Amino acid sequence: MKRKITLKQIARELDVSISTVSKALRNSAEISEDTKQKVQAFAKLYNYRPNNIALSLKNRKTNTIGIIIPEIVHHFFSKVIRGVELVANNRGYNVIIGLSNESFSKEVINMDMLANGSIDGFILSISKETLQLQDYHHFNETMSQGMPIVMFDRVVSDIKCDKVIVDDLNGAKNAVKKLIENKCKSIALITTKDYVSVGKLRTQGYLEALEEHKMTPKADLILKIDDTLDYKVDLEELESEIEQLFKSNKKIDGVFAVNELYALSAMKVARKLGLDIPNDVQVIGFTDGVLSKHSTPSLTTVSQHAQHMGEKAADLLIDKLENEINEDADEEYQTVIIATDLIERESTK
Amino acid sequence: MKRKITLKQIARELDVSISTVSKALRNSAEISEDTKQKVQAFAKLYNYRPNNIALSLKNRKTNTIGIIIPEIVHHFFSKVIRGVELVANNRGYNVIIGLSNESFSKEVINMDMLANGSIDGFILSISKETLQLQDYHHFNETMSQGMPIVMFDRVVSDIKCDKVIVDDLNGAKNAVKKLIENKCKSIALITTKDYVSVGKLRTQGYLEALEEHKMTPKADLILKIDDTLDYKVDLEELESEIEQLFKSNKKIDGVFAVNELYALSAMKVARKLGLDIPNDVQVIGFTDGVLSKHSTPSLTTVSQHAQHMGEKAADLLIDKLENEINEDADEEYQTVIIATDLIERESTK
DNA sequence: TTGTAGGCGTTATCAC
DNA sequence: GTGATAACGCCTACAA
Repeated sequence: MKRKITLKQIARELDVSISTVSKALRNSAEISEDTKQKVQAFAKLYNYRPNNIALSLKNRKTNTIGIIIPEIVHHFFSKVIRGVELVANNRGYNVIIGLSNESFSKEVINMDMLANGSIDGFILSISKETLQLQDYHHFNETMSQGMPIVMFDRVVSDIKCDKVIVDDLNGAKNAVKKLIENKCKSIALITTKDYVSVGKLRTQGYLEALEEHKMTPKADLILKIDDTLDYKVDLEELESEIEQLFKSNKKIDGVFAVNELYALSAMKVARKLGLDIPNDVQVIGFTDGVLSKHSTPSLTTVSQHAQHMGEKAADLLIDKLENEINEDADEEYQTVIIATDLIERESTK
Repeated sequence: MKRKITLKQIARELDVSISTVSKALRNSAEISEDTKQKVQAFAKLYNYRPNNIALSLKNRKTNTIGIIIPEIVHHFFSKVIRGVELVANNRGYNVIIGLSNESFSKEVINMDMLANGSIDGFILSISKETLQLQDYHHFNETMSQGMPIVMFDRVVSDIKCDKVIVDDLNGAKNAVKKLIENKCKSIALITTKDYVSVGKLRTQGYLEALEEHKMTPKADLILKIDDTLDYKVDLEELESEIEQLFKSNKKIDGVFAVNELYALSAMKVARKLGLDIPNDVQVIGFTDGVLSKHSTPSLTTVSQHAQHMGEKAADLLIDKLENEINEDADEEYQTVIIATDLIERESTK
């Protein structure tokens, strides 16, 4: 077992100084061709690579991005990671992940762990618990120590940092408009409680779409699911709530659900009640997961371009990292809004 | 913007030496209560945290695990990551990810990047291209530099390292046995080309199950899909191949597919051909993804316990890292086999 | 009880 | 053209 070779070892072997070796390897003009050749050959032979950790210490720059997400077993988040990773690698950065598991304390601990020198900046999406508690001190502290943060998807306006968000409002609005255009008269909304910002915005989109078409929102057409900390939704419970919705409102001919699972459950319940999709009820979901694509009937859905969000977030962060020259010069933060697309499949006409 | 505080700064502020501060913070008996109090209070006030990078350099230990997977937008792999992360964090490690994207060169580059001091060891699953090329030099080189590797799921016997694998053979065997017990007489297999080790083993399980029940495998019941480097399978192509299978073999009453997507496609094609599931054809898939659970009918499948694999892999790796005391003493490697479970749902009787 | 010095691996500056 | 030295932040053996 040969340990990784260092400059010091090369220097000893070739009987030159460490700094000569260092310079030779960086092809410095100061060093004679002869020495350079010798050193470079030797380095190649032993497959020398500078130690990242030493470089990080010296440069006070790790070239590593920390990404904190609530959950990784989730298409949206894993696609975002893929986007981040893609851009990061292209620009010479590594990605280190932390999972908050939707928990406030895990989010804090994880950020703490990484903030102590392991990374140069964060890309993150806020956990549900944090959103509920509205305790954002860890974000502000991190930033006040000069570590930039880019938030995506689940963000809050209180925090001043770069953000990448989905155009939830218009995504939802367009989806509901589509249902209206398709002659739906009684459109149900299946959404989450309001503290999840995206749920709130999608709900708003639903309301605005109705309004624009002079339709009056009816409270009994709106179902708000409480999936608080419990990201593993209880399917039975969910379906029974949806069943209540359908039963207490027999005229429902359209459903807009703020995520894939709610939409699928709605389809399942509808079928169970003898309704045909899309002839009796048309359904649209939100998110670009696998379920939508492979369900029967396949689900019309609002695509969020998750990977693109990740790419954009990574670019924003790295731009900021590499422009630290002008330090706290222009403290201007951007919010990039990613447009959605409606992907039409079999669940709508 | 206040930069992170260091020992040096604390020392200067309190007018003591750096080592005094260091010792005081570690509650050394050498230091007077007085000084300790003073230092600790100051450190707390300024929220001092030792710099990870400096520690890594000093200890030649990063407390970071590198994980290289072919693809992150994939339930199996993201569950594995979740398992790794869980154990790693509990044991004081961070996780850094690299995506090979099923490409040999990206696998090599990513490992290279991380191996230069960024991490203490690897957990990885081999990319398809690497498996095809059978070029494993990068694994061996990494290990010969004293960096341990734990492989999971996609492994090769040529490489000597710890491994965590699914009991693919018996998983498949039990699935096919189930079909046989359920009176299927003509069981089709939808699998991948043989260079993917797991595909090969699952195929073998299928054959052994038939054999044990004195059923003769028929070549025209076996469909081998070529999903080479193209992890985004062409659905149309896939379905048309499966349709051929069904058409050229009208007696098929059972299907065992080596993954979720093949199974779902088989169900879709069967339905299209007017066959009822599970009455005319029973279907079993492999993997514990979301598709199986939410498809209609829901899919009976072989669960691999991906998260558990991740946990096990992390434990193996960290055990090895923390037992480096006896260095290359006992060069014994373990292969942990994770048993599968058959999750019965609606696609079988 | 406190401080000094050396080293982890690298690079930059400056002296020879 | 080459090498010694300092520094990044931390820890620790040893000296005072």
